[in-house]
Amino acid sequence: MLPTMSVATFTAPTTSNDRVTITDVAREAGVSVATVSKVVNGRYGVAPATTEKVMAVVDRLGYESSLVASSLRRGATNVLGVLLAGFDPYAAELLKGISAHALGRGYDLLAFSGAIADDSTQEWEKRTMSRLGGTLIDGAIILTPTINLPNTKMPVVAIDPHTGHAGTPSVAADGKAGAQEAVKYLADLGHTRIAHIRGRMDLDSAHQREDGYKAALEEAGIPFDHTLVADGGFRRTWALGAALDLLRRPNRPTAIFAANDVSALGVYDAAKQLGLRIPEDLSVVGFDDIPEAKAAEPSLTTVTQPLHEMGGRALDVLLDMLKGKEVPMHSHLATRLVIRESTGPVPTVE
Amino acid sequence: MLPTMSVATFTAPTTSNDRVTITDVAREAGVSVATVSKVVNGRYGVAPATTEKVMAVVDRLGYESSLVASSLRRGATNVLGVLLAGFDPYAAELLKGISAHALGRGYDLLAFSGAIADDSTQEWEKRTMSRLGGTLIDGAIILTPTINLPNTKMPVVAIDPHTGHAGTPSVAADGKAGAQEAVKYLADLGHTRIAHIRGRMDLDSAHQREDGYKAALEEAGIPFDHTLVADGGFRRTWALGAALDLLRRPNRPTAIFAANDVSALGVYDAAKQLGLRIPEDLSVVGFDDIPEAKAAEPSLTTVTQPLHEMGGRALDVLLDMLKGKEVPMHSHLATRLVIRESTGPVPTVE
DNA sequence: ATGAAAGCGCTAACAA
DNA sequence: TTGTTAGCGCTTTCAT
Repeated sequence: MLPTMSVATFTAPTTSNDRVTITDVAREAGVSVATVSKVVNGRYGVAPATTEKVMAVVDRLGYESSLVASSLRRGATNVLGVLLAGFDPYAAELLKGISAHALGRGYDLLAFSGAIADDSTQEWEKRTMSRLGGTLIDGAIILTPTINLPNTKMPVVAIDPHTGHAGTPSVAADGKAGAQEAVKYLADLGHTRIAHIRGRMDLDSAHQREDGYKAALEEAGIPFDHTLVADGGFRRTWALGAALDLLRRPNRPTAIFAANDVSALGVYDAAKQLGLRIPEDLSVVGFDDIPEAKAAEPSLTTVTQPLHEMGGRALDVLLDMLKGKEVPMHSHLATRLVIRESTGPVPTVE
Repeated sequence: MLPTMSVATFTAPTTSNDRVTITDVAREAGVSVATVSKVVNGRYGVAPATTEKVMAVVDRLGYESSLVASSLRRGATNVLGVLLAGFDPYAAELLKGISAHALGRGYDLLAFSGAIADDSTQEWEKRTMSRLGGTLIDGAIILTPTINLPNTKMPVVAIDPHTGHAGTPSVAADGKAGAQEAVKYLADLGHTRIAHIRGRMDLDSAHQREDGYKAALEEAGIPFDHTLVADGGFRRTWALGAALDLLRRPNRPTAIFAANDVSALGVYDAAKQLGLRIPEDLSVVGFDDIPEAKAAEPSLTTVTQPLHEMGGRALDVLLDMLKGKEVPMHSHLATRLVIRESTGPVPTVE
């Protein structure tokens, strides 16, 4: 798929910045900067004639106040920040929910994603928060923080919080109930060797899902076998490796519950490499229900998180905090098992 | 799906901002602000002992320089902006491509979405650009601009540009070829009454797709019927209305080519309302291949745009502009028809 | 009704 | 090697 390009090229002008500043407007209109500021911000105490004159210049020059400068001077910006590690499907869904909810509430939305080399991931949101907070944004929603947030004065709410998220209000899906339902379903299908590929153990959600897995095993009377639990870190490649190990064992599991959909797709990769068919030879269940889950071949049985609602609720909580209201410390939204094609009865022993 | 909440609540502290500034660090370390600045930015000419002393205070206080303040003082920020109307599926895909490509290039990414009431949409990116440009961001990628961009000194590249995108380098999919292939496919299936639901006619892409539609009709020897073309504005609800009109006509079309997938889903809605089966009674083709297209019931035949590559290429172009290199004025990436379940032979006349 | 001046947090000349 | 000073663009007292 080679790109076609038109022949004309473009070179960025190297002349100095031509940004129109408030000073330009003031000079042009023959008034002081203070007056321009008043006009632009609709303050009282400006003669109608002056207002008109200034506005004319503003329009002609296309002046817009610099967010940066006014932000530095004022406290507030009317901008809310969303901090995320990257625009992965999961984050994108959440963002849609947040965005849809923010519409018409008078706030602009700013999604900030760190330029993250894999090793420097640690604590990037702390740095970013400090750099943006108090100046650029009035409040923030943080997706799956890698660290406990510092106690800032700026309102913050976390989605899918870190373990031991001390003082930060958070919004999450009910991971334990969801996982338990999923694994119970596998047990009901007759599976007894059910493996679990865990998520990022620094996150609450990973623990919750593992807890649900264990609870379901116990409920079904299946003894817990720690060798059937492997680490996937919520990543496709890591999950692939973990699944390969699991599936190459002599007495391999007949079902795998992955801690999220991305990991489940890693299991798909492993099955493909080993020539195992899903669901005939191996049942797979994920968690999250990102769009890719439905689109996968075969479509993935998974646990739906109400990502849109979660985003919306996080925004509501943040808005309430901004108003100085009391907000619930932790909100848990219910999950639901979605049965698709990646799960089936236990394969007959060859 | 009612949320469960823990009982504890949280009230945001109302005390004044506790942001640690460079002045705090200077005072604490017993040096001048300038020295702290030099240390933090790794400038030469600071005694090792001083550096150490300052860094200790920085760590203890958790100081991070304010993006806003330093941005105001310096020209550059090492931050690239992506301006979008909202985090719709299409934008999310593009964002993933941009983000994946930006990783490790030394720039942070900032996605800015206006708080857009439907009526004030017009020209929002112009306002946003002015507010952010020159100060907060070093360059920008704009998705489907609603307006011709002002000629700023800041490097900008447009994805899916506005019609008559005069001076701004742009990246787009080859909409005409894609549309032509799609409609030719419908014609080959035997359809002769093929309707088209157009996109936002202020965008180049909408024109290209309509051109492709017409070209395919001509190629197939089907006379163009302007009553079979309706406006959908790239929106699901508008497309729904347009499709209802089209499908209620006495001699209704047997196939509809929608200008994008979202519009195609609007056609699905219409078909459902009217009790028409897809593809038995009506064939539908979309454009874009967002994840929802594959997940739809029935899955949607559509034209794939290489959204990830487009995002990546836009970033490359922007980076080159930042370096002062010459860049191609317009890049077109090839599209491909993906045949799924929403298309079939012409229904036999009842 | 208008403008002069101070200052938000930071960096870059320039002096010391 | 360090500190002093000026100023980025803007808003906000406080005089006039």
